Amino acid sequence: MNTQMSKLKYHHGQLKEKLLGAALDLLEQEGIANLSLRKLSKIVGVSHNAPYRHFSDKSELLACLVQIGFERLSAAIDAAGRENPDDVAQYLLDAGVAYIQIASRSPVLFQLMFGGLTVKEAKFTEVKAAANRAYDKLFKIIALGKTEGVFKTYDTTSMTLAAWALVHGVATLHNSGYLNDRAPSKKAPAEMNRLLPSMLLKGLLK
Amino acid sequence: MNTQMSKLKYHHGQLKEKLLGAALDLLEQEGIANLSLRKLSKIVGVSHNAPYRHFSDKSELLACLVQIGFERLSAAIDAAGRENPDDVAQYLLDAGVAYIQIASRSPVLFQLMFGGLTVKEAKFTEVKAAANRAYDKLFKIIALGKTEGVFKTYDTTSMTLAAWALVHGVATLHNSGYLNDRAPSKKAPAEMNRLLPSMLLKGLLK
DNA sequence: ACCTGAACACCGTTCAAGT
DNA sequence: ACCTGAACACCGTTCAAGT
Repeated sequence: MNTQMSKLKYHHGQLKEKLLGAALDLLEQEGIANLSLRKLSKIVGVSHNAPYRHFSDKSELLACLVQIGFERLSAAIDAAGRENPDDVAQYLLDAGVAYIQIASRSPVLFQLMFGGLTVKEAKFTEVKAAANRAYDKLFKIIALGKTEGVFKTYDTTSMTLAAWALVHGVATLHNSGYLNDRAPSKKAPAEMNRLLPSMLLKGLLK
Repeated sequence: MNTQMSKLKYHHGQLKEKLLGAALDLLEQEGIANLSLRKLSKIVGVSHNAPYRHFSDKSELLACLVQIGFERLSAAIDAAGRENPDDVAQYLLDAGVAYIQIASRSPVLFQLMFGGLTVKEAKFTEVKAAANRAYDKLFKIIALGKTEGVFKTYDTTSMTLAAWALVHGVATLHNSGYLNDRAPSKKAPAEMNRLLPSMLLKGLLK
């Protein structure tokens, strides 16, 4: 009659993006165990089989989510760099707090990112590259602090891994509820997010 | 005829323990996504429905596994205490290394322990108590180091959480492969397990 | 008490068939 | 090219029925 779309739309062209968006939502709402391709298909309004046109596998869709997660992480660390551009120690702390915040904003995605997802070969290199880009941002902050003479002269990789491990641990304990249970009542969890990394920082500073 | 067991054994009485043991094995072999009650039942040799006599739910079986994991963690920290009984700083490092080793011995179980498993109310308090017992062991080491005048006088809970977070992070990065990829080639991963915690330790020592 | 088979609603995945 | 329904082997869970 008028401009209404045909009832049978065989090509809507945005299926992949729509599926990933719906997956990011459903993941946080229902947990990783209850994320199914069939539910996603229903939400997006296609048959339960349509996703296989864009993902070889459920695990490939999950790998795409993980990649998105690492890209968000990189962006968050970049944003943190603008807060205290002249103080490299504060810069490292800001990046750590940003890491923890990203993790608690999407806890299930964060879990998926480090959950031993056995990604297939093709996607694996892509996902690992995204993870490496986030790692490199931390690495560069440490390297900067060393050339400025603010940080100790330990092996940069080891220092970066220690910093990563600490904020990762804080994020995980935060998300699994063990930190909130334990945090001294007067200190808000947000305060712990900066205090705990600062304890490691003391060991890294000259 | 002779002493052979009856073909229909309705009461074999060890079903719960057998299921948990088989679950611990299957979990590491096939990953968390492929652990099913039906497979466990087949392995143990009962009908797919028998587990419901001992577990209200699949999630209750998983909660039992998590509890076992925390008990192993406590035992490992205890064992670490016997290595350097007179040096509290080494004691803390030994406990940290033990934590990382336990995690890498049963990576999937470790993941399950911190994987946001939504445990039902009844089991929840039991699981949390087991987690608290492991936490308390770390707490006591920190407290000891403070009374001995070896550690700084920060809030003990915060120091304990920082130590927990760091070793937890190292364990997770280890298990997800990000640490092994990054570790300086000359340093064995086992060396990183002690080096990284020692960097935090520097920030905690007086 | 403990175990069983049948049944239900849900999965992931494949495939021949439609436009 | 893109989408569909039917079909398969697997799940968790429930329930009436067996000893």
